[in-house]
Amino acid sequence: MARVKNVIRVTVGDVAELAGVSRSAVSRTFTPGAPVSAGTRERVLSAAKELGYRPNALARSLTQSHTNIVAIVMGEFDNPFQPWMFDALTRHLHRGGKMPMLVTVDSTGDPVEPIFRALDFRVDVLVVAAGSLPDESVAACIESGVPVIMLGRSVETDIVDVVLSDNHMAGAQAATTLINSGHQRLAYVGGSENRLASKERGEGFVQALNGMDCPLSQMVFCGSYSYQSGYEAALSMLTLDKKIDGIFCASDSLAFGVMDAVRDHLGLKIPQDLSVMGMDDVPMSAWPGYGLTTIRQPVNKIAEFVLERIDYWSVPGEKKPVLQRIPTELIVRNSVRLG
Amino acid sequence: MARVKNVIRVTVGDVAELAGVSRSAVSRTFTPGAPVSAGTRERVLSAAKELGYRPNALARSLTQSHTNIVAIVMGEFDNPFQPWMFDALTRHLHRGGKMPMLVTVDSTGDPVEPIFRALDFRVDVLVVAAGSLPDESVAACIESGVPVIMLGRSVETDIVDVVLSDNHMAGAQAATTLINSGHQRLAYVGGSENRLASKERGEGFVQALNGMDCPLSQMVFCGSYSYQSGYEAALSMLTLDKKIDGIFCASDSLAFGVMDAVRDHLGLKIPQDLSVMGMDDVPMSAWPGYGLTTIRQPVNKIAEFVLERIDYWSVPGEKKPVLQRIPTELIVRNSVRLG
DNA sequence: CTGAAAGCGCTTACAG
DNA sequence: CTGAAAGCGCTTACAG
Repeated sequence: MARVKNVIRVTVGDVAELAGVSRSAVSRTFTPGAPVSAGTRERVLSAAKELGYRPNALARSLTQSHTNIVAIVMGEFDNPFQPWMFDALTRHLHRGGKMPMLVTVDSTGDPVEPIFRALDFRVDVLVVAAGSLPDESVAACIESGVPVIMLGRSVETDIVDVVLSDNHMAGAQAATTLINSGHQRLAYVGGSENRLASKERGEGFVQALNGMDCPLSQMVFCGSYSYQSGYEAALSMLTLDKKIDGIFCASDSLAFGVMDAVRDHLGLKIPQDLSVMGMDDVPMSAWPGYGLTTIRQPVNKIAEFVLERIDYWSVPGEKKPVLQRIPTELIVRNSVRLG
Repeated sequence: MARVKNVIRVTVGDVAELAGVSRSAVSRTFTPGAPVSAGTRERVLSAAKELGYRPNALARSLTQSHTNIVAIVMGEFDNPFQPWMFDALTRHLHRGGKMPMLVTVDSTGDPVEPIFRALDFRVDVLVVAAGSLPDESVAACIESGVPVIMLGRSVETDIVDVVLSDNHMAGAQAATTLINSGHQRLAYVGGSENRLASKERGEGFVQALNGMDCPLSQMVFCGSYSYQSGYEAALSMLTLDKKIDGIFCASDSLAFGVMDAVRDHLGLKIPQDLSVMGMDDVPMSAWPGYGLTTIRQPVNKIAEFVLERIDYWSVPGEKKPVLQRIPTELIVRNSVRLG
């Protein structure tokens, strides 16, 4: 047996010897679908068990066309939605027998080197949380030659999968909720102006509003989804127009910032004086301190779909990327005044 | 060149051929410290560049005693400290040239299988966020035969590294802060009673209090670090004793729960009527809505130390595990009434 | 169904 | 410093 760092590693050879079969036979019993007679299978299995054998995934990967490693490429966790999405993703990957390898791109560091380092391990797929990533990193992923599943951001090419929440639907859901409960002067607080998601959520909101004869009163893009941005946006927006009675934010963290600014600085009560809606439905939204009525991005459904696509890409043949929109859900809590 | 999934993979052989040298020579120029003449190195490098060659990390790992893969074993993200710590960890790992492979243990799923799956990839080290992990998972890590660096929880054995915040110091810092600003009736809200961290923080708090002739008035362990637990603990605790004027919580999320319960249900003002302190210093603590005075767990220092230990374990020889305590820091904001 | 052989892409002694 | 050879642990055609 191979001796590595004080640990004896059991190999196919050891198991073959103990079971009295060839190494091929051992390999086959650990390869689902490979031909092995019940007898040898049993002897191999018992030998393997006795020795504590598990196939070396590295060696196996070297001869196969896949590694079962999936890279998850992310920016910084500057928004509670990201760890939330990330958590759902890793759980689903595990369920699908994949191991997630994490690539975080630092805004200060090299935007592509970490991606290459993951590629060195021949990851099967790059799952890219593109929303929070520098353009160069996104480009590196697309050009990597490895299947890419892009989350929350559309891209110029049509060679990668794109999965997005149905942002127009989300905007419409927010608009309907606010209008149906009698709000009249509405505003939208977006994140980054040049990100599709923020734009689409705003469009969906405005279009639905227009359809109900209630033009949008104010709209501001604050560059990011952060709490801080929401805080500042609320202050400047409500100073400009004190009659606003409902705000839809493009993310929950923006909404939290808006709520705190409104309560602490403007002395308004939520939802009596002003209603606030968010988008994401991170766990914090349910905290009684916020009780945020929001539009849920169904992270589990997104993760499920990602897993489906990983499986799709893993079988050889002609491949067509897709652009998939995942329906959003209205979650009613206490931050919107009722009728 | 090897053809894999429509992607041409360049190998040492290709580079060797183009550069007109042996494959060994190519390998050596990519091995820091290996003997290569300036001439061949240069020819190899330019050939490699022309071909877009990068060594296959899988193949390389097969012949070396390490893989540069580090497993991070975690429970669920049920507390904002976890993604926060996790983020710091992965960034430092990248800086140290390591790739993090994530292992999440589901409370519903098998507590050990995911760990074995990571071990199949011959990870160099298991970094275990033990605090949030089932005992069986922790045991599996310890028995894995791979170096283990355990975070936030002590263990029975002395064969693994343990790194902990200096919880006694943290408790003392909280006590001093509260006493120096004139508080008189203090309480402690811990997480799980049988977790070292919660116990130590409480001990440090109580001992320091006693040293200042101010016995603790109430102490409750609520089983977890969650917001929800804090919320409920505050309600029951303050119903029992309305004169409490300061609470130290074993985590920020507990503190957020306490604050919201106190403000929403008990109608008390923070910090005028009641002071609240937390521990962790997650980003949310700085949000104006909470403005939590807290004891920081220095995640970057912890991550740095973890990286040091990974390097320590990576060189062969006699190895001694350590138990390291990382000093905590008082962060003053607005949730503690001043003098 | 089974085993011997070749090969995955790399590195490491071993001679020179 | 350099190259030929052997080997890391596995799997995959290929004969049987």
